[in-house]
Amino acid sequence: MDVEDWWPSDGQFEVMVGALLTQQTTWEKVVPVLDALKEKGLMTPLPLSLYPLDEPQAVIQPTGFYRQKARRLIHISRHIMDRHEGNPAKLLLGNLTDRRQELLSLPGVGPETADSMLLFGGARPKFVAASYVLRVFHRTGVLPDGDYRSAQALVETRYPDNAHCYRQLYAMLVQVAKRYCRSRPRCEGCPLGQECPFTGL
DNA sequence: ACCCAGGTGGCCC
DNA sequence: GGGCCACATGGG
Repeated sequence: MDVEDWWPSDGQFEVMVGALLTQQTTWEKVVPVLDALKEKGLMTPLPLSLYPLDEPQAVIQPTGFYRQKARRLIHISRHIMDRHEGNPAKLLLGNLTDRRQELLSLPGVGPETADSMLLFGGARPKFVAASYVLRVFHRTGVLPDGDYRSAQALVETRYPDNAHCYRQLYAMLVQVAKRYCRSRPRCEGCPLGQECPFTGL
């Protein structure tokens, strides 16, 4: 996987949808769902905004948590229709801090999802300090007891305002984590060489 | 049969 | 502010 295009998509709205759907599941399970949504003409805010909030979408099901995810998808679609003239790009444009707060106010959009949308959807300079990132920072001693905020602050302070850097660093860290910092069995032979707070090895 | 996956929100103290 | 727990499905 080339770090340059870690998050492939046909547009900003697709990145937002992908960011929501990939929560607590694998990207491999999200891709077919994104394709199905496109096939049904649902990869755009307008039609999604018209669905009733309580109607779970069958297409979402393979990604898990499908009831909440469907509701959250409709919420963000309505928000874009009501507040951004139906243009997803506008939700990622302008003052970075304000846009991030706006994203965080949406149901189901936490720090990682908001920052993924900003960084990979809008190329905004916000580092995504996902759990994989924290694992590597723990294990390597870069930040032995860091949380999301401190890990993000560390990177953004060291490499200010550099979206390209954040994308590459994120992609690399996730690949390292997937290879070496998963469950106990996979940690055998880890070259990082320190006691792992997650596995105890 | 278990553990895990590119989190978030609600509750409790 | 930190520590649980539900949320749901499919793959290893």
